[in-house]
Amino acid sequence: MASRYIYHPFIKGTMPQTKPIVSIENVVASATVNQTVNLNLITQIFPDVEYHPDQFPGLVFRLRSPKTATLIFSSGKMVCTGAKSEKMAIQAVKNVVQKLKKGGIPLENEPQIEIQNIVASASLGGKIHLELAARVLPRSMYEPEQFPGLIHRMLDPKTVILLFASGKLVCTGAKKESEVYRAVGNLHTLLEEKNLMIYEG
Amino acid sequence: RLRTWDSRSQVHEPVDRNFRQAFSELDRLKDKLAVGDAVIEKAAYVYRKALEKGLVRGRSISALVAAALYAACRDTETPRTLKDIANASNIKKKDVARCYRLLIRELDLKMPVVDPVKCVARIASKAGLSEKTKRKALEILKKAEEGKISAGKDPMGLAAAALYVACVMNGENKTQKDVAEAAGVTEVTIRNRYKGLKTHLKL
DNA sequence: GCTTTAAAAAGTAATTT
DNA sequence: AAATTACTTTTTAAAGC
Repeated sequence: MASRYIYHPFIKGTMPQTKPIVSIENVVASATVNQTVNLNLITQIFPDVEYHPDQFPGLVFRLRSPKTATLIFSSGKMVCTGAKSEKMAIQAVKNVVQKLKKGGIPLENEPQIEIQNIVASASLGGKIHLELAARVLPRSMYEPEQFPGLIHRMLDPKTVILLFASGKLVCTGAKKESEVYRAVGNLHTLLEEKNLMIYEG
Repeated sequence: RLRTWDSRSQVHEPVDRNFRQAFSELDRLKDKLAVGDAVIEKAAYVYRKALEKGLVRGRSISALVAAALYAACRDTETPRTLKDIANASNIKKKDVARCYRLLIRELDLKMPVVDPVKCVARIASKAGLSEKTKRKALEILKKAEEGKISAGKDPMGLAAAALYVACVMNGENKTQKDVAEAAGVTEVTIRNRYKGLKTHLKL
């Protein structure tokens, strides 16, 4: 759990019954160095990379810090996964490009980086009545035979939230950390409004 | 009964050709799964809506028909599992499930959650359990549902565990494996659900 | 559609001890 | 029967089949 954030919804003096605890778990970023790259040359210089072109066209370049896996394509485009924050994802891509340069890979441009997806986990302070939630929440699906969580598609911010009976959840699809907090706050408010939360302890 | 749809399909549009294939597939599944006409009609209705929405484009007609049939079973509370539909249609359970979720999402369908109570009858008949045991399992299940232990759990696993507990109470010589096989779950799942029933319901 | 990468949630499952 | 490992769901980009 890299970046931990405690949500404070009591802006107008209304104390909520619980404060969601949110953790950013994974950030996916795409990048490009705007030039082609010789993947076979990278394989020679960095023996630990994974490259199986018959299986997947991307080369896997792993960093120990920040602990990430970056897919590098011959087009010069990349995908970085595993970072715990937007900042770490951006730093990871810069570190990869720097290592390639120091290893002798001729790269002239700085990478252009875009955050594509953020996955976060959170805990609302109480249990959830999933069966009832499945009936009253719009754009939600609850199929316990297929998956134990309720799948809710939020329109604003456009995210998908997997909600569990324990009150824990997974939020995915956000492109900014702020959207994660807004999504979790929205759902928490909605669940309380519709009396779908069960506060015991 | 499918003849009315067939005659409608006489007009040679690409859509009708798709319909004919879907309907013949449905007719074939009807016998294999022994479901009633009402279920087939609902499945056909769902499939037509999917076709109108263009959900079949680039997808297997058979997989979508299977998913529509599963949706119809769920909607009519007809006890057929995803595995039943997958076996009858020769389509991977994972693919039927994926198409089913697509139908729910895109057609805004609201399905009732599978009731473990309805699973009891199927498991009991397959395992050859007595009426007394079945009734006891139902009692156990009702207490479990009241105790909110069911959320997120596989209804089949819950029903199987309740039946196993009922067997022990009634002295019926059935092993966890017997009940597990009849329910299509593993013994480990029955054991895990049993733990929950034991602690939360003080059985 | 699929392939690969990361990550969490909770359940089910297949192996191993 | 406990432990481990592994798979189910969701998201997202990349290039190619």
